[in-house]
Amino acid sequence: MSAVGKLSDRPVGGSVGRFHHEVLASVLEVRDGELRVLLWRRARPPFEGCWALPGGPLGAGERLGTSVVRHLEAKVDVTGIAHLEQLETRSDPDRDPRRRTVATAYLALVPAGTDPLLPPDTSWHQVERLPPTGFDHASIVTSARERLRAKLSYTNLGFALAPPTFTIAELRDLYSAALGHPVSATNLQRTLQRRGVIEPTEVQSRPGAGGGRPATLYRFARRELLVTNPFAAFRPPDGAAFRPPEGAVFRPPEGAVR
Amino acid sequence: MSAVGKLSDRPVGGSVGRFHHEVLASVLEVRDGELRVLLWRRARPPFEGCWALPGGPLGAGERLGTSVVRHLEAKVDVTGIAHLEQLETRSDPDRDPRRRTVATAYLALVPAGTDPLLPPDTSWHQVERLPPTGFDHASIVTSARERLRAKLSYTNLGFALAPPTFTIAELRDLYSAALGHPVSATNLQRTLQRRGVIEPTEVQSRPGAGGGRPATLYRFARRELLVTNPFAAFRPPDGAAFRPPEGAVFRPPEGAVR
DNA sequence: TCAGGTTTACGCCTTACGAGCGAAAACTAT
DNA sequence: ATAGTTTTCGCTCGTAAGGCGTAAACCTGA
Repeated sequence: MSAVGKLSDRPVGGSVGRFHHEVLASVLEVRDGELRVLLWRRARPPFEGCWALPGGPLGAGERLGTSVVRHLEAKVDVTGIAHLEQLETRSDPDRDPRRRTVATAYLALVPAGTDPLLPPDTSWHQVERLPPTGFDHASIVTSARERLRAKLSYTNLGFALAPPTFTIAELRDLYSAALGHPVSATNLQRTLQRRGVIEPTEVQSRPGAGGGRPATLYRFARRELLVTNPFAAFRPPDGAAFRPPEGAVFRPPEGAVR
Repeated sequence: MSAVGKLSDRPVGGSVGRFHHEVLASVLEVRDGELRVLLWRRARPPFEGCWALPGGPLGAGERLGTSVVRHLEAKVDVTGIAHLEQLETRSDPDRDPRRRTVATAYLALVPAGTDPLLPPDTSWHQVERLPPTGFDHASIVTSARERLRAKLSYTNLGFALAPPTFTIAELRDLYSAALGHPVSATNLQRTLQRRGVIEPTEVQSRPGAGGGRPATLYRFARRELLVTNPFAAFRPPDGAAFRPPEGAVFRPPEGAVR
């Protein structure tokens, strides 16, 4: 057993430090049948010419969530962000060669079909085939992608990737792109509909050129994160749905979302 | 706090700040049939007499995960921690009345039955009935509890709450305490065993006073976090198991765990 | 030694879900 | 009309989840 010492508010090892703190965002969207992330090209060293995640320093009296939204405003129309959640905080002392910087990464999701105006140095890139990136941003994108994929399977998070209404075929393409493997439209529809995640509307889609039966338009029943747990062994007896962890989900501070 | 270094990435809004950064840990353990959290009693203002989470300032050249382990060493035998994962980072400017402090919270799990020596000002408290707490620590404990409950249902995280071997009845009591509601031993056993999360050993438990059929002792097949996803609609065609998000899971830096 | 109490293990049955397939429906274009 | 396309949905099957009751295995005390 290790030594159990006395405690105090004073630091035990290392000086009382103060740290540069920045926020970063992995903005993900399904475009052209691929899951893509918003990156900007660095014009100056370090990592000149490499691509990086949008973000910037935390403001003096600012909260992290507010800071992400503020920094994203320079890159993208933030009202298009349907979901924003804190991912993780990176603290490797060498992650920024200039100076020690702690970074808190966020996952932001934009519905497919949104095509915001971008600054000239900014563009979308496949998450599976990233260009050369700086810092630890590539691994942050990987984190974001994995978080998205995991949550797609046990939450209703698809609402943040989908437009307000959509056909089942469109939804299949969305999930297929986000998950990175083919999915069955039949199973997807039944699973999501049975869980009450999606519901049909009264409207039908118009067939595209070449015809075909017009598809029913669906929508997500709720546009906020809900965990759909089907296992009675872990479910409360009253059958109440699980709620996502409190602080994990970002609540837009100034009504920016939707 | 004079600015150091070159001014490559100029801040858009607010000054280039540096922030006090601390780590906090919600150490959870099932004791006496209740999910409990390790708290220490503050002897000085602010929140004098209130209870607080263990933790402390981030060291100058230190990573967050390493820092948590270091600070916990003052409170508890860290080799008893079976799972440690980053929860979230809190940044409310008013969360510490003394000065602006950013805090990164961790979730730490200790197997039931572990009874480490504690400093005199430190003790375990029911997460459902917290004593008066300082700062935003109560809501951090809530976050930790919700994260644990959610992950118990779709991962094998129970390994971090359970002793090396256990009977099904003991496991039921563990899950029941952690989830906060009764669970069925029959369903729990079948579900976990079919998923390959737990497996029987050759050994039998000895019946307690009063008799009863001796129970088979079980163990967790893997003692690292795995996501068990049963939904084929979201599963890759090859049936590969999901991996947890990369950065979300803490890897012990100095072989402290296990 | 036996009866009664206690706890675990497990088989049986029902229901729900996952999965695949193919036919029918509903449209377009020729 | 006819051919081609796309969506929808019903049918069927296998497996997982869920609930219940009983047998098995142990204890204690008479």
